[in-house]
Amino acid sequence: MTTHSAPVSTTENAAVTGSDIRVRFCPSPTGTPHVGMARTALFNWAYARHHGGTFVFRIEDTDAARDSEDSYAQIIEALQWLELEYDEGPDIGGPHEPYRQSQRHEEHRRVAAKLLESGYAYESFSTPEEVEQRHRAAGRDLKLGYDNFDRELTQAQRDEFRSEGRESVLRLRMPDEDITFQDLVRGEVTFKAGSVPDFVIVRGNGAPLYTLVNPADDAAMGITHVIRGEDLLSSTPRQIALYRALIAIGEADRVPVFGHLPLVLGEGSKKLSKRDPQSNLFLHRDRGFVADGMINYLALLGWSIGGDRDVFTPAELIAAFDVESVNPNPARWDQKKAEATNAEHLRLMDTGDFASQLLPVLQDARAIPVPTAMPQLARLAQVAPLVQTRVQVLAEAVDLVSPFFVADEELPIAEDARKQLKESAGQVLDAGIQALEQISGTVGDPLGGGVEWTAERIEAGLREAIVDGLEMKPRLAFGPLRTAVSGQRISPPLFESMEILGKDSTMARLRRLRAEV
RNA sequence: GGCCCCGUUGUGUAGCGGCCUAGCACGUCGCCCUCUCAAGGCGGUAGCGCGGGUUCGAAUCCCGUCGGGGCUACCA
Repeated sequence: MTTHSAPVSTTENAAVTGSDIRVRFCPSPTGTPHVGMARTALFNWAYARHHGGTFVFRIEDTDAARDSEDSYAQIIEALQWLELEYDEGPDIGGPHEPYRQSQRHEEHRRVAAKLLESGYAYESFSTPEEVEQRHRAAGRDLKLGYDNFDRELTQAQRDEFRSEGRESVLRLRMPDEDITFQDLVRGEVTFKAGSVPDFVIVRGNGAPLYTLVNPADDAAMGITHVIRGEDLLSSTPRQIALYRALIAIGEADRVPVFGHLPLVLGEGSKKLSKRDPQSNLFLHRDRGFVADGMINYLALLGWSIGGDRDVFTPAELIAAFDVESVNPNPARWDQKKAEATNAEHLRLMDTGDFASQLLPVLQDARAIPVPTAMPQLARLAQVAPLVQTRVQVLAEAVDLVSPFFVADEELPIAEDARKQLKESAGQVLDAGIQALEQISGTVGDPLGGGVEWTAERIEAGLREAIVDGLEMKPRLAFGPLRTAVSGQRISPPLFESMEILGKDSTMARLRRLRAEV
């Protein structure tokens, strides 16, 4: 058996461009989708689409203890929600099937055997305790990690260990030289020789590890650009060493180009953890982020479309995106900015789209009858433009919209709204009722004589009766009416609301509150 | 500890040696508009971590320093 290190090559990753570009998104199905994960998927997708390349989706389920089918389904759901369409993947197939790592173990074992046979990998019998003991005996820092002890084991020694019933792991022999690569977002990065110990690629029980399987699958799938989080930056020299070995044994034809995206931080400066609710992609979706809004904000985490603008559509993102212009600074998740960005997209939508996005949210909140019939849908279409500029996330629309879908006698009057009613409330309501009585609630005559019950007429009538008639400030004049009609202190514009409600309903609500004050 | 990454207002960024009296957005504060709340308009607030160089000139280049972060598993 030979005992040499992987060769060095300077032309190992000749530039790949345009439609030859192949990137991948390869999450482990553990837990619920994370915003950082979504951002990684987004940048890979945008990079592929910008260059006309291929976006591969692969599942790295090599950790049976933590992986779950549930999580796998959620990742697919997340990609679908954001409309990050992939060209190859576990559920749609492709030329490099299978796309679930757990189904590729035959292949992994074959590659591992070849690595061992060729001397790039070797069997290691040391236990962590033994490594520590040797460090201690030599007066070395315990944190040094594995000491490459088993590198030079003779066949006789290996046989002896085996006869003692010891299990061996497979380790890759790290080359004894600096490893330098050009990172797409950080420029040249060098890891000094000797700073990375030989690492395990196959467990004692024969199960291959991420360290082997990730590069091996990337190689098998012809991945040209690896775009991932900065947390993986320090495993890059190991992977490059492995790629070089794979090239030498004919299992890879290139070392991919790497690009490490900045981390997404939470409040303070710690990495946004899975335990942090803000990291949960679906929590944002369920509060009423729309896909375009989420994508826009996610893209802002480390990238910008230009100096004077930060609202853009996915199509504009694709047109402008390049990993090389990603900023290496870590980015903090800013909930306010995220919601403001979402609000921009809500306002950008045409009213019909906005209404249809709103519908399921209202249904989930039971703010609209389910199933929802035509007349209610028609009413929603009328109400939608009134709330479109008033919410940042869809869920905020529930309180504004629900008064339009309850029976007059069941309209809840909020406590805070009731409390702010002044002495004059009864007087105001009386005047309002009287003024509105004058306006016809019918649709107007069929020959086109005009509708009387319009926001404009309502406003004119009420202003005359209350603002002028009672000499009250508008602010005071309309408060009680708003509370009567919406049950709340804050509502969509009053006169438009009355118009949509219709005269009967409006009058009933006014009289009902009048009776209570 | 070691290795590696990062450092522009509170947050995200623009900036690529003179266009910087540092721009934009969110936030925040104030004003206007106004039936509430928004939206919209106008204005204020606040920043190049620090110290040395290089240069006629530095936020931009170099070095050091300090600070933050990641990794350091038979997890991914």
